[in-house]
Amino acid sequence: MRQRTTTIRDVAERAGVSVSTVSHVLNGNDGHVSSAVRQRVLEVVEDLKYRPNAIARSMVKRKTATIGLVFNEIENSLFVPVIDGVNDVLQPAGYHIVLASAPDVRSEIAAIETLRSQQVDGFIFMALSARFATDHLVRLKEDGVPFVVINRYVDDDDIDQILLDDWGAGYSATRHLLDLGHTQIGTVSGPIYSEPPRRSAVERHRGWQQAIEGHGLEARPEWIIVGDYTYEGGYLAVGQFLSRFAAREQERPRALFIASDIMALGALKALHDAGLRVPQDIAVVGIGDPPFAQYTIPALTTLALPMPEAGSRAAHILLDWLTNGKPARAQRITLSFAFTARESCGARFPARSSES
Amino acid sequence: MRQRTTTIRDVAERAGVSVSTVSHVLNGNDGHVSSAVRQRVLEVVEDLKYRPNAIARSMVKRKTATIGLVFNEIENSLFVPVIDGVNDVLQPAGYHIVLASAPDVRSEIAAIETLRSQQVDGFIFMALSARFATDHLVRLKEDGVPFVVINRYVDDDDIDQILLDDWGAGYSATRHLLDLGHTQIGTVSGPIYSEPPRRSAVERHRGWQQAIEGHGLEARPEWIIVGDYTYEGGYLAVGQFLSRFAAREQERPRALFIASDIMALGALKALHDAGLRVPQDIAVVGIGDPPFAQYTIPALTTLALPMPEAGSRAAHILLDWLTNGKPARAQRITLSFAFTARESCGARFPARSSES
DNA sequence: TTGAAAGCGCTAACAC
DNA sequence: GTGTTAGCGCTTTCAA
Repeated sequence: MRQRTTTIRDVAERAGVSVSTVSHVLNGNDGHVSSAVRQRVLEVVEDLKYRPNAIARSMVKRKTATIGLVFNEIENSLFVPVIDGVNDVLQPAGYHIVLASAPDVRSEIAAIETLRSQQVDGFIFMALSARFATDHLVRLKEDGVPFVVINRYVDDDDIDQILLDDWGAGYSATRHLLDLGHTQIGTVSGPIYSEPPRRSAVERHRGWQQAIEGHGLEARPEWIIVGDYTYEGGYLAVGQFLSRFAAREQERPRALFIASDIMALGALKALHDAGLRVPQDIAVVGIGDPPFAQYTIPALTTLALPMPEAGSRAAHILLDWLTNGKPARAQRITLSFAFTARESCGARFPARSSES
Repeated sequence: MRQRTTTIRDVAERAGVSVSTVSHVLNGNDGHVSSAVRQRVLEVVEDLKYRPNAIARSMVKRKTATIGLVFNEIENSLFVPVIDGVNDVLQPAGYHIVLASAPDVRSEIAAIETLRSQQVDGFIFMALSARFATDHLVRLKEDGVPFVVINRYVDDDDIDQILLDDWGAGYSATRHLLDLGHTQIGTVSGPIYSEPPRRSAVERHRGWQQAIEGHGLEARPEWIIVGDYTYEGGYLAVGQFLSRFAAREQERPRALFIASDIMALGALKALHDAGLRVPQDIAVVGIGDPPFAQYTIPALTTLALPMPEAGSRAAHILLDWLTNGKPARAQRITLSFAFTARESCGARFPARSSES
């Protein structure tokens, strides 16, 4: 990168052939190259440590073999498994990943601009916090740019989308509690009233509500604390529940659906600090299943976010598009969350009453 | 990216000027461009939605304004704060980041090759698990390629290195326990015997040992369990301690220096399952300070890894190199860990004996 | 089977 | 001030 780089011309001269011949052997078009020449060229390439300039190649092929990965919360380590999944399929196919973090729509648009000028072959957009503003993505589609979107819910079914079944996760989590015999099921939701709204939060919350109502119970407003997906939010929510029901402990929720495991960890801590036993005094179920979920006290019953799969599915769709052209119709794939029972919900509630 | 792209030539024609004039206004060399023409050009650029081809520009400028970020454990979310730190300084400077994960030396070499052929302007290598094999990095330096290394300990002081004071972290953690009055301090180390060795593990362990010996005590082998930096490793280590000292509980460590908070969380769980109270029965101090450390039960006393700073320091050095040329001498910066006392070590040990 | 030459889209002398 | 032009390093017809 420093001193004068050796070019295909140098190789050609040294090997006593033309540049086009070198190009042919390097690109495997050696159908029409005698193996003697081929041999010679390869030797020289080795000798000179020749490294083809991919930029120059991209210039003429008008492809860069790189895709842009745009996400809006680099602090959220949830995106790590996504990258991982994307990487697993794109790397073997010879693609590179350029990362761009774009915390808001403005910077997302800017990121798209620069990545396009960088000639990336396609995009994957992934939202941890889904927003509804996506006009620029529709325009991007209209420009014919290949891309797929993870967790973004764009209102255009000509755009490939990997979606997460947040509603189902909230519903299943709550059903589990219901099936265990619980009837007083509170919830610490995500930021359901934020602007722009967080779809995951709204959907998980609806899941809770509908499971309860579908069971013939009432989803009481006093059973709801609105959280913010942070550890602290989870911690504080418990405090709010406690003071809200301080005067009538009997009516306090005996089970909690907490919309994220981050908050659930905070809640577990608060419950412990308050001297409440989980699951005996209060059961807890979360969503997310980060690596630590198995080692909380008690271990969290939860539903795992399908992030690696989201990444690899998106990458597959994009790769297909890039290699075989745009498919006739876009896909809209909804991934569901895998339930794992651990300790935080305990067994049947009220505890063993029916068995004893 | 799809249809025939509009080029600088199109803009020039439409504006009735030459390409070089367009180039000048686009690159801010408008010292010698009349503002009337400038205006006109800008309008046309707008009209045509002209997007300069950065590849073509890179081609002639022989710079790409992108740097390669190579790390070897994409699963380890520790690298997130590093990216964040790097991003914070490189993004504003107009640089892009290309990610490459390289789990072993072979793939690291391959990644370097492709990134070089992609003409990245420089590299940052970051190791979560430091290895000692780095010959290829020395060669890279000899090729004049700008790069800086995080947590890699390359034996060449002409290479810029951001290092972490693992020894100091182990030492400080143990000192804290000692200062609290503990004399039976066990440790769950990282993989100190792995091949290749994990420097962080070895150093943190030495820190433990030297703190103890420096205090006039003996670093007894039976106080050591070798872990592996996993949650499960931490969980299992506690079981091993318990059975090792089953017959003589008095001699069992009353405090534990655990070389990573991941393991510490596992250990806390195991301790809880075994009915041992932390910190009353056994104190725990870890290293890492991930976001959850504040919400473990009990909250972890630990030392924070300086990852964001490592990232931004590395980026600054690289940026300086890229803009002002290689500095006369390389830097070797050692970052220390910030101590945070929380609940897992409790107060003076033996508990309040001297005060009562 | 091999080579010559025309670009890919842009920048930067250099000329006018 | 503005335009002409020679490449940057490579691929790819097309001819030989």
